[in-house]
Amino acid sequence: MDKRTQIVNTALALFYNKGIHAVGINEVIQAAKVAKKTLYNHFSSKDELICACLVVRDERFNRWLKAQLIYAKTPFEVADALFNALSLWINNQVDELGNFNGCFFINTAAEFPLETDPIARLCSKHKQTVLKIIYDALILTTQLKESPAEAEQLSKLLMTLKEGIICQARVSKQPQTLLLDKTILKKLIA
Amino acid sequence: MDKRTQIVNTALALFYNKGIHAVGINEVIQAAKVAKKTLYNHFSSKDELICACLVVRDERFNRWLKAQLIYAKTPFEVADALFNALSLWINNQVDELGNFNGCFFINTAAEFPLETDPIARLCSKHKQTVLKIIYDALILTTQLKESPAEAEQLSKLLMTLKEGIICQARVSKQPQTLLLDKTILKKLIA
DNA sequence: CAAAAAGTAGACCGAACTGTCTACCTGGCA
DNA sequence: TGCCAGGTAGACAGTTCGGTCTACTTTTTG
Repeated sequence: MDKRTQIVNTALALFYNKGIHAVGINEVIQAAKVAKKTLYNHFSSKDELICACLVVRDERFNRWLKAQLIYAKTPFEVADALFNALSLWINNQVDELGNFNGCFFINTAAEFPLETDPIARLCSKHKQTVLKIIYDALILTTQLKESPAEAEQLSKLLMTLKEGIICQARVSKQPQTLLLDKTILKKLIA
Repeated sequence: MDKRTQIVNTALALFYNKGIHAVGINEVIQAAKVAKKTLYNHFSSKDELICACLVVRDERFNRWLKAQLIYAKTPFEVADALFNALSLWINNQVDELGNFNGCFFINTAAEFPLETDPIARLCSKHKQTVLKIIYDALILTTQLKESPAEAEQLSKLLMTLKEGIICQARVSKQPQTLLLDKTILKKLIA
């Protein structure tokens, strides 16, 4: 495997599970079985490595999420697919996303509060992208094809629910069943 | 003012705005205008100071939230009051909560991922307390007085929406108008 | 094959961190 | 008046951090 991706994958797993400030460069190179110089050959600083991790996570998460929503034919199915996907993720049944530890971008943003920081910017950008993915899934349904305003409103709502579910699952770690009752979903959408 | 509360207030403001790992003890004592020995007279370690901050923030936030919900007579009014309160907070119109920077407990939990850590425990406990505050407000309404199951379901939903709103407001910092349309609220509750 | 590029191991530097300690000061109270 | 708990200022120790550098080895490539 390419050394660079080897480093990024290792660092991403460590950062995601332990938090970024809690993981030093030395721990990364030890876990990645790589010399320190190799790391600094590929990344000029820890911050740059963090950004690379964010980019990789962003791509991976988006690909996964799109795949979960692609077969939904109605707004209700979009919502249903979304929350089923979240449930799988939270209960550690999605290999490609690793052991659930909340949203990597929310966690990271909490560690880098300065808005102008490139790291914080990537976190913010990720959220916009996810919102667009949900919006796109909704706008592809026959019901909302001609209702961008409605699709926008609903995508925002789903996004808010998603964030809330993830945050709660993160803080109270017990592997929980789906937080959202389907009767509620039906009220919202049907 | 009592030196201890002076230290905690200063530390809380710094931790909340900049993140905990990003703020050193030296910065705290300088901002609090206090000698290092004084700090370590009152707190045996930084972790203990962090816990004290979490406790104070917990009390302060709960008191504020309860006051916001106390006049609501119907479930809809509870929800409405909750989201109005959040809107005020996010737009920095609530002095006692400081400059909005998301949920201090979510942020802090992100910096201390180990579940067994007393710090993480306090974060988790805070979320349970807030959920109970919302539940209590709902159960006091005439509509839900005799429906604990319904009150529980609705409180969870409101909690999820609240967390989602806060997280989104945190990550994309632009001071935003209320994310939740009242028509949606009515669908959910009426 | 030979040169260049990339990787390894780890010593090392300066900075920053938490936490301790000394030496001195101050203000309230017996 | 004299005592003393609690405050101040800051040097200091010990650790850890990010990042650089040297010396050597491996891999790739013209």
